[in-house]
Amino acid sequence: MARRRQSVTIKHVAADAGVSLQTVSRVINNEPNVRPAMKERVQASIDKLGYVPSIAAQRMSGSRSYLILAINDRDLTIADWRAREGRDWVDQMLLGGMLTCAEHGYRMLIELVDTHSDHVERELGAALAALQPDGVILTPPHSENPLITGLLAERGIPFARIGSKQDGPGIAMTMGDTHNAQLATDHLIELGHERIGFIAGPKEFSLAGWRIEGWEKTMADAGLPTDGLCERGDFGFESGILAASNLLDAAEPPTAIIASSDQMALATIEVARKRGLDIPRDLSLVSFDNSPIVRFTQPPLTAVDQPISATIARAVELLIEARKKAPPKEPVSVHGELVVRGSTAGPGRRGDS
Amino acid sequence: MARRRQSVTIKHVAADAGVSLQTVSRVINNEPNVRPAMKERVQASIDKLGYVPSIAAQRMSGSRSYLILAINDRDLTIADWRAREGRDWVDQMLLGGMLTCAEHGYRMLIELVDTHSDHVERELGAALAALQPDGVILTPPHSENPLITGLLAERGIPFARIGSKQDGPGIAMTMGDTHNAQLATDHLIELGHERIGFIAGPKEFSLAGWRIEGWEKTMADAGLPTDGLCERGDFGFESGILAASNLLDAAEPPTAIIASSDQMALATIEVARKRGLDIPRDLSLVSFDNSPIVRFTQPPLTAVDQPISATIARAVELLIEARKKAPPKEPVSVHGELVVRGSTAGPGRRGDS
DNA sequence: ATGAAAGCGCTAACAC
DNA sequence: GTGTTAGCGCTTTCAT
Repeated sequence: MARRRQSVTIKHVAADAGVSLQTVSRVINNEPNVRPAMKERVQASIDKLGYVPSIAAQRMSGSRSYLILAINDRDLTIADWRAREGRDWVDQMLLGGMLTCAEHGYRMLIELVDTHSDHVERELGAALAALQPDGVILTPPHSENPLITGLLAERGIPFARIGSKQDGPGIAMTMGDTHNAQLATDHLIELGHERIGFIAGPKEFSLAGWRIEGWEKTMADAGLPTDGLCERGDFGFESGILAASNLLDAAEPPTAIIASSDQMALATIEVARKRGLDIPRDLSLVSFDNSPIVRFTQPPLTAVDQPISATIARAVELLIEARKKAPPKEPVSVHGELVVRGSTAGPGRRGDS
Repeated sequence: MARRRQSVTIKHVAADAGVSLQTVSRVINNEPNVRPAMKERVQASIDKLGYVPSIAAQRMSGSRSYLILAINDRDLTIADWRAREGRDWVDQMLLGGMLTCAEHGYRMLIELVDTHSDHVERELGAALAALQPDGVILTPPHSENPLITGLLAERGIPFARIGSKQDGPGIAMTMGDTHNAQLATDHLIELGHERIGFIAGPKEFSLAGWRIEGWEKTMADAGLPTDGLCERGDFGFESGILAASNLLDAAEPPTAIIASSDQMALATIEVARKRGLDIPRDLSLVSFDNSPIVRFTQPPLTAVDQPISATIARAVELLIEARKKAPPKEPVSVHGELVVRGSTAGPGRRGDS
């Protein structure tokens, strides 16, 4: 294998334009102190030769690596991929992240890290040392892992914490969970529901709590009860079966349920079906995530669309900006939307779809 | 922002172990000519200091970049991500690619390239110059684009062509399309079907033709007819409607249909439903891809599982090996499997599920 | 506003 | 077997 060198380097451009390396470098990096005429001449050579800087060399000389690293939980991610149940969290991350990176000449790279292991620091440290990314995006459940955030802070690498409002280093970002839960609750209230149950996520996820808050607040504002109408699940199907059963077994069961994940919504459909409850006639249902499967259920689910793509896109922008200006200290929130489909209707109504 | 340098470099290790840089380098790269005792001592220092080589520096000094670049079609990929219809092609690529890369200390990076544009070469050339990957994975429809394969060959970068059997530079790889189509056809023949229709993909995709071959051969071997039983689609839903309609409008319509994509299978379900044909009683249906949605249809579809993950994993291995030994000249094939679900049964039978 | 020199962390080539 | 030297392509000082 021929030793592969850069085919056209900054030297070639400098020679072609008849200037020093430094001037070419200045043009590439859009730095000041280059006369327009000069800049144009250099740019012409760059275009002519098809020159593209080597990010390895740029990184070596102490500047940027043009790499943004997104850290996902290894086990959860691999489980999703293997299960092939249509969870497109990673795809949405790529959609927002890759395209935004590309706009700025960056690339996004995904790294799987095992949160539970005791060598998180070694794993992450190795990735940081090897790649030297200019920014890191942490997704739950990594976002609030102090071993991880501490390491990043210590190394001075800008990072975003998706799904975290905590104080501390890094940019806290949320997908508007409280707001999104309000949207769902409002929708049901407007349809005439008064007893609205909520299937929450596990305590380990901060965002699970924020969603409860949104629901509770909206219910309280409307003068509606929430007592005994909230059950916890773990986002998975089985836990949804239990939670939905508990809610529907109550003396005064809800006429509508908001589930904090698509899997728990699927479970609720199953529980309703077993009890002969028609959705949406006897029970309205709203789910969170809006992953692909919700359109293939009977009926298709009204769902909160978590703005994964938009949030990651924003994270990338903030991380790239972090080189120049201080990142926001307050949590950054990107709101989701409610997508209305056939699983919600007024109490006792058939639904329109 | 503090200028970020490598925290612990090869120098620190060399100093700690009391040896030269070169010896450390030899240990890192598992090269010969290092006495076991020496190697152990150096390794101890590496572990102690938590040293991890910088891939930028490794790349700079003319060795590997430890990067594998997977090239996907920009428009198709973004369309899939935005549509959120559960196509998990990219996820399966990541599953096979990232994990295999990780095993060898490599990373996989996805790059979206626009095939149709006239600046493919510039786009790809820029990515190659910037990242200098050690290997490239081409997916359809890039795999047989001579502009792309030519550029890669010219630069001497090892690459794999997924979904291509053509001669020429690079490693040709298939996902066993012919074999997979035979599996599907055999399954239907065993159930007792004699008129088996085939909805093929577009001519631009070589693999569409291979699938037809598999079906035709199996039918011929069984002494069954294929005349008038093959329609072309473009893998999309609308084309599937047309193709399925044509097949079912025939004087002697098939009792079973094999669709070359999940979307075309979905379309076939729709056409059957409109004509009051029950699946699988009146019509058996097999689809290709086995993407997540096929489990959510009524009934769930018997489908050919295209071994995306395994194929990409194999590609990564071959590319990494390419540094040392010559890659295979013959096409490499990874076979898929048939996943039997509720959409296939004997002619006139209800099916067991 | 431009150029020259030094060095980033690592490995190939050669010396010993 | 091990150490030394040079240099990869680029950006950072620092001069001019």
